[in-house]
Amino acid sequence: MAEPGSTQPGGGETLLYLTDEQLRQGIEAMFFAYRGFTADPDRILQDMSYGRAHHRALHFINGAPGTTVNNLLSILGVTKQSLNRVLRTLISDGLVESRVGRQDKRERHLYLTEAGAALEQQLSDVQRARMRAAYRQVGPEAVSGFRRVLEAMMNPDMRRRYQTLREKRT
Amino acid sequence: MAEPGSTQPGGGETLLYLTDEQLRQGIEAMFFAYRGFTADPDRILQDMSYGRAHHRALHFINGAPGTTVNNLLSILGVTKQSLNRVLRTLISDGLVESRVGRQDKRERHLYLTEAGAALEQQLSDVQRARMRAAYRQVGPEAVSGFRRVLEAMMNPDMRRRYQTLREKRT
DNA sequence: TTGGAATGTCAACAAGGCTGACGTAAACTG
DNA sequence: CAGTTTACGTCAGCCTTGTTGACATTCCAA
Repeated sequence: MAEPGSTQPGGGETLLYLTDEQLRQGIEAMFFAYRGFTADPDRILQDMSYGRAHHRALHFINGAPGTTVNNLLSILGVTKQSLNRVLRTLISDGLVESRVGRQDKRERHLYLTEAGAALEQQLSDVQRARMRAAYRQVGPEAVSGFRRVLEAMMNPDMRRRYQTLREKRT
Repeated sequence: MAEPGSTQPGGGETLLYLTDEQLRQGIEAMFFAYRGFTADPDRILQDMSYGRAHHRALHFINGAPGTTVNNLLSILGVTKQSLNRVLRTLISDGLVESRVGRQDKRERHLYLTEAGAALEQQLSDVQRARMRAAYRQVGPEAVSGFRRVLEAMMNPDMRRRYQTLREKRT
């Protein structure tokens, strides 16, 4: 009952890494690693009645200052109502500033305030620290493979967004 | 204001992969990739009023038949109330069977029924299909790097659990 | 000027986390 | 044997973060 394309042990000589068992291990690794990945920021956020959703908003506003709500919406992949709830608290808490667009006044451009940038930095620091430790431990070759697998695993539209974000910053 | 240990561009000759920008890209890649990673099973689960929590329970019961509630609890890292809600629906829907322990009658050992195994297979199939496509696209070297970074990113206790699960199956 | 796009807001709801409290049965321990 | 601990289940209530649907406003563009 294995799905089409599945590879059983002994199926191919150089394809042992495509075994169902290997894939299963990869799935579990993603599950456990993502928990580690979010653990440190989550701990900080908990102390200030914010959640992961706030972190994500801060992260992407920081990376693309002046982004519009709609743009952020499509990056985060949530509904505007869901995002709006998060933005509302961030704005009223003085972490995010929302400026009416100059050309198109319907749009709101989002910026981090000093306080917002400070929190983003704090969250980013602990998350990067874990990432850096992992990267350093395994070396550049492994990191390159890591990045390539992740990219191949994204939905095509998300991969395009991801690549666009990267290019804008370099 | 960079945290201790951060690496700026030009800081070290062979350490360019530890740049804050590189780490930031890794963080975003994890975010986007995890969305892709869960997208296919989520779509199936939606049609049957189940969620990701049910998938996780099915996955780990399938991988370790006869596991106890406590063991599952510590793997999933949730509270017993949270897990119990999920298990209750899976049991009453006839996807999971709970048997009282033979040695220790306080324990409940969990097994997938035929129906449960069928659903697990269906969910696993689509998730592995994406994984396999990604793996095949990048090759075994990259996959090895991927796995090593993920493992290095886990919390130590989760890494131990992950390795134990692997060993039990091989 | 009218249609549609971008935004915001209200209401209601669900999944899936959490804490705290309580009960029961079984096992362990002094 | 008595008392404590362990494993599990459950009730109640709360939070975050996601969802839909409906509706108002503003304003660009045809």
